[in-house]
Amino acid sequence: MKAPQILSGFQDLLPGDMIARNKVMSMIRSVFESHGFEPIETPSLEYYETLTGKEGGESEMLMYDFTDHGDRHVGLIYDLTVPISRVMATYQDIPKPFKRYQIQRVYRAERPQKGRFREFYQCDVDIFGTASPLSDAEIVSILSDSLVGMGFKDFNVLVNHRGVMQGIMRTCGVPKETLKESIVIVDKLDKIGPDGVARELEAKGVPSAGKIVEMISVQGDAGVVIPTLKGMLSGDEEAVQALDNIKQIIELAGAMNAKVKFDPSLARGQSYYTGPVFEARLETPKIGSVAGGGRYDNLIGIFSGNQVCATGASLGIDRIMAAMREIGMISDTKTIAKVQICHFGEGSTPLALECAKTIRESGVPCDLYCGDGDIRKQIKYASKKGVPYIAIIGEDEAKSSTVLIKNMETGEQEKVEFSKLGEVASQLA
RNA sequence: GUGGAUGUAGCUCAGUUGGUUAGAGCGCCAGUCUGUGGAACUGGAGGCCGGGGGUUCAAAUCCCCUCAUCCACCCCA
Repeated sequence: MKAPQILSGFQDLLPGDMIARNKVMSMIRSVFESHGFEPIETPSLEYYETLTGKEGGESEMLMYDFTDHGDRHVGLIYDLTVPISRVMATYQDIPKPFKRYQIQRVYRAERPQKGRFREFYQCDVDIFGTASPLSDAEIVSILSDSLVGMGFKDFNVLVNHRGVMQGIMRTCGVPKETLKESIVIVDKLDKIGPDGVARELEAKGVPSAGKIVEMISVQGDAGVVIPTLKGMLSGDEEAVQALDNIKQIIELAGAMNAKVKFDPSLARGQSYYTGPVFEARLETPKIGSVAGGGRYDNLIGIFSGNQVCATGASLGIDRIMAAMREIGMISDTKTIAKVQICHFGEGSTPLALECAKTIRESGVPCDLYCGDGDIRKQIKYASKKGVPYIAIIGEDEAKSSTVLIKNMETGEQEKVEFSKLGEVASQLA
């Protein structure tokens, strides 16, 4: 019998994977909720027309779509932004600003590659219904807090503004036709360096590539960098306003203790961003971008016709987990159980059941061995699963109302009176 | 969508210039050890050598096609 193969780009999450993932997700959740964001969930399947929205084009390429048994043309969600737009159009009485987070699987029919799947979790956090810089600052702050909450220390939340990027392009005389590609190139600054950017820009025939590189390479404290750029872009009203906006966001986020930094080279690919854009980058380990977002004031309204301002970000759970694994922030625990009860011999079952109950009541996850195997087999099983402690209950223990607690790592074992089991068990958690 | 690579056991891979019944390690199952795991030993299951076509007396091996997977680009989480 040949084992059926798994679809490319999809993955099995075995206990070890799920335990780590659940841990990361619950940390993220608790940060989000501590900031007052509400959880929501929406269907994985939507009408195809809903998902293509009014823009169509690009989204069709990466979407899984098919006809269901009722002959409806449906598609799997490929992000959480389109569904939330539908929700905002449907439930217009939701009090605004509306702060919600949503962690769900989404699907993209793209070619998979390292760290990128066709089915993956997306974790979105957004604020709807306000254009206040405070809302942008709150998103920046929550990205920062989330990473801190997960235990990262060396990272930055980078902030830029589309107005700044466009101002730079305008000032340098980049024509409209090459604007989009130029921005994509500029965004690669940290990957290919200033020379690389200049080279690629020149290859595209972009004028004054050197000047662009000079402007986007400005680094340092926002208090210095922003005035510098303001000087360079003084002729561009929109860019100057954008810089003021960034200044406010950075100050507000900074006041909330966010690790925030202005980076004029940050672009973010999504064309729907209308204002500030964000990106969280890990420096240690050097994984790069683990979250991205920005303000998108024109997207949410596509289903209702009313403009609904929005700002938010999306965390890449898989990349975050990869990073945590790399620097040993996640232990590779393969089991939830802290104790496994091994029982055998005459009259041991009733005591085993009592023990399981007691240990569970003391709040410790306890696995009662439920196969038939001798003591050796049961211990082997515990060992293989990586359960840290076992409780041995045989004939002798049953007679004397005791339990043998064994530490699987050290091999030490201790005889415990059943009456004291609860107390001892709670130490094992 | 573009470019590159690879398909042999559940997994990682050997398999010589084409030559009999295709191998190893790990894993899996069973057994030895009869109240103590990670070990050892013994035995066992498991492969149309990705699929199709061609060359040849003879193909896992050479040629063509196809499918699948992986990596990079594009784009993004």
